[in-house]
Amino acid sequence: MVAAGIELADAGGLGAVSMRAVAAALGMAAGSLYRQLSSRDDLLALMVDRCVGELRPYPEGPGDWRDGMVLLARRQLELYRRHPWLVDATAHPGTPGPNALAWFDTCLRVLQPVPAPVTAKFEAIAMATGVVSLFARAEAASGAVRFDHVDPAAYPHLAAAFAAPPGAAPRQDLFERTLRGLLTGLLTTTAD
Amino acid sequence: MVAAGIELADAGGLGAVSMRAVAAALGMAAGSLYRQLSSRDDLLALMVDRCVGELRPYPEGPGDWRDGMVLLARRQLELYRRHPWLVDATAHPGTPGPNALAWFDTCLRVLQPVPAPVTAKFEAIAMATGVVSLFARAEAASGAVRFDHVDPAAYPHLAAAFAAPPGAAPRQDLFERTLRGLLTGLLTTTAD
DNA sequence: CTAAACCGCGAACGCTGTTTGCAGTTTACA
DNA sequence: TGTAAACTGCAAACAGCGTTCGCGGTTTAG
Repeated sequence: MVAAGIELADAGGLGAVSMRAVAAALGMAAGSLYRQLSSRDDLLALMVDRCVGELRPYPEGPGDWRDGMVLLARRQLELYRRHPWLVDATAHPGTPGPNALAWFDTCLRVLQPVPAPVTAKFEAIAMATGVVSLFARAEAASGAVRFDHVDPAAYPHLAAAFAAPPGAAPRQDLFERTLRGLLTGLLTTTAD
Repeated sequence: MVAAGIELADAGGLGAVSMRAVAAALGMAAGSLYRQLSSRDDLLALMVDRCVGELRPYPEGPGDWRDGMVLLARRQLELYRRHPWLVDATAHPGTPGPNALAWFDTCLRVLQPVPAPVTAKFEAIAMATGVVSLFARAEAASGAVRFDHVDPAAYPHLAAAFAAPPGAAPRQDLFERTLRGLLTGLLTTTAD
């Protein structure tokens, strides 16, 4: 049931997950879904938590807590790549499901050796997942923004930027460097 | 017309901006809006760009490009606070409007003294606005996530975190520190 | 064997964005 | 000034959405 919803979402995005579509995929009527679900948001929450379950088994590397968090974030980013609709579904968070709680618990375990108050760790975890969703969004919307016929008089710097040579390719480790900088900034009293 | 839409969105979120509601606010019929608009997304784009126009006049401070970008980002965050629905409306970007182009142009002007390829500057600007929307989302969803009755056996670290004293208050300059770290990381060859 | 619980169905309700003929009014041109 | 074209807003309709409800049929428990 949630599997059918995930399949539809993977194929056509969140908008394709209508009650009637899910019911049709299962050979049922639309209203019949409400025997086991209370609402559509309920279904979406179940779909999200099942996908979050795909994060298991949680990776465990040899490095310190920074390496551990980067590893976890990498796995999360791969999940977002596999299910792009997750970025939209988790935009308005609700009560986390069991798999989300387990993920959170694992993050806290990785951060256990860090001598920081729990509120700071919560902040850091939230920011890290935010950065992950940020990169997932950026990847999904790559090339979606179109600049056509920019008026050089009205927007001189923009026009000059387009006239200039494209320059070097973007850095490859942008994700990891952003994340490391954010974590060290949030969880250490003296930077670096 | 877009003013009526913005008023509705400020009051009840993006969902309150239905064609019939906008038309009713103007004393017109729903279909009449399509004389001047091609679709609802069109209206939303116009609303977004009008709000982006509220960013004018663009602030100008005495510091270097880092201070300038932080100032611009602060202004953007204030805008998001004033119109929380902007975060959702700009989630799926389309072709930017004139005010968005002007904003972009201003960012490039601030970054002019930075010796980095234009692609890196584009990346940096995109990431900076992403961080702004991240913080806006975090502020809007503050307290929305509810942890109720966490099972200590299944999630030991989570339960321990809740049992521990809350600790110190969160850092106040989190936004600025995150942004500065991100920008210096993205636009300088040697970190720090 | 009976009674209660559950299941899925189909129709309906109110809402959404969007389209479409149809009048009424304004504008431009001869 | 007369006429034709262009524009404006209206009301109704369409397809789709999430959700509710009453009704038979099936399964389970006592």
